[in-house]
Amino acid sequence: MQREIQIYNTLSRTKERFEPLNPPFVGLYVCGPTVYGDAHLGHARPAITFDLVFRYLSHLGYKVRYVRNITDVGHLENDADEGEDKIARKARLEQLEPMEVVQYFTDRYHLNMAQLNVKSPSIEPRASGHIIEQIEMVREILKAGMGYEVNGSVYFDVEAYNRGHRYGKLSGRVLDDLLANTRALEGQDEKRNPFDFALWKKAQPEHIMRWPSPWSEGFPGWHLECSAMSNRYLGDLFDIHGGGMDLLFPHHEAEIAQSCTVHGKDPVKYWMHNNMITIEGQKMGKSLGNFITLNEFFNGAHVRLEKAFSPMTIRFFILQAHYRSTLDFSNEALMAAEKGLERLMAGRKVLEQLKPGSESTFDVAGLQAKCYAAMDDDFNSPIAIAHLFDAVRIINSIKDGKGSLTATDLHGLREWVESFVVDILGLKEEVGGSESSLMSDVVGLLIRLRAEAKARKDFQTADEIRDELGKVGIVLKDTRDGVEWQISGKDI
RNA sequence: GGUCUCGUGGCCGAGUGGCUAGGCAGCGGUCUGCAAAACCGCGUACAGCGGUUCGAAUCCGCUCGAGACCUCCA
Repeated sequence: MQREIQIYNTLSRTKERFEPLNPPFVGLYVCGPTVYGDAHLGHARPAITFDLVFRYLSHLGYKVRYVRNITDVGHLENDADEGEDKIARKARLEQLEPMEVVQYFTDRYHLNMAQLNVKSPSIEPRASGHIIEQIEMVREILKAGMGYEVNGSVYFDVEAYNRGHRYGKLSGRVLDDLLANTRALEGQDEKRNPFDFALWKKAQPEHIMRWPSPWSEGFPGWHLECSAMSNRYLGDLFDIHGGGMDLLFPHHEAEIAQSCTVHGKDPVKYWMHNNMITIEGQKMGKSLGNFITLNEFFNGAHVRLEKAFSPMTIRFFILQAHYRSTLDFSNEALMAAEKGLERLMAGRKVLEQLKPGSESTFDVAGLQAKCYAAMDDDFNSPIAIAHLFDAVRIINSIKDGKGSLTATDLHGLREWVESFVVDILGLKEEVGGSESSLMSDVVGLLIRLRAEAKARKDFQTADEIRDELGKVGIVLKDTRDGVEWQISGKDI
């Protein structure tokens, strides 16, 4: 916890030294998914990015309260049926109660996150469970003169707010520019200005998700839930707020305006934004229809996929790029990640078996220090991974007898590699499990048969055993120390 | 149109004034009955043009190209 961490703060557009408000406690809020469809690769990015932040800060000894919401109050579609939101629409199409849709996709989201080895947040609040808090905020905003009611709906008065604050400070926007450039959309005649946003919307007759309020039967504006829930669980001012770059404006800008109005101060010290995942250079997104769901990656059932990719491959692929860079999807890139991950995990296993030597021919401590330094520098996982690959090379060299480590260094190396691979990067073995001992016995038998064949120079049989095993995904390797085997396919 | 970001070797992807990124693929070698794995070695990459500098992929300007946000979006 004595380390100096640098975090890139969107608010200042620079890296800043991380100083928690109340060490050792850290408050972390991240915008979660709207549960009206299966999570796609884009959803995996913030989940894994902030899982890494959560894990690293925890590893260093911080007591992190990580809040990631579930948006289960659908916001309005901009074009489709007036007064209908995404969740309600899905519910109508499938003849379900909206909360059935929410439950179904929430469960599937949780399953995907578990597959990706993303830790559960400390608190996972739902927007629908915090309607009272949101109504209370609307009341406060009206009282402060920053909102106005029209026909049962309440809007935030951006112009009024901007007189005492700077609306646009996070996204770098200037209100006059917004005024000149915002497109005029249909059905927004209730607003005084096009950039005003809804705090409370009166429900149309056909709108099934609705709650009573002082203004109308309706539902809260989308931006309000994060303000209400982050405040409830993390207070008026907390350390880190995360989310995708596409939420920067207007969502996070609106959050600041709402919280500032009600609590009199900026709600967040460090704003972190992960970049987008692209496909052929274009953002992967629902509205563009070019997304691939996580389930499709895991089973290979999508025309753009040449094969299935395991959850750990996806996780590793994302961690191999810095979170503030765009990351371009391609089969080739995924396959490279798969092979790289295999190499890293294999190295970790070899490490378990290494024997200490009388002297150290590698600088383990130095490498470890560089690895930590990489993470301290705005969570630079790709650099940390590069150093881990250096460690893998050292490990394999020692196994080949081309160097050695003292017992102390070997112990240090094991501790470091385990912490990084397992605790911080959150990578885990994907094969094996309960059948593994049975599998060992069977493969062991075949290995013995093959050894006998080789002993009588029957290489045809020996090769046949190895090739046939290879076909079902079991790879045999004749090493100096005997035969090793592993399951190569991730498609099983 | 406004605001902003990016353009790195066959692919992905770090870095950022002088010092090896890394992974995958490829080539050569060691080892091996063969193969695989592993290890060793190899590629004179920083969109283009100009400028600043002793020195730039890294700073500045221009040009070209790509993308994000401005509307729901991770």
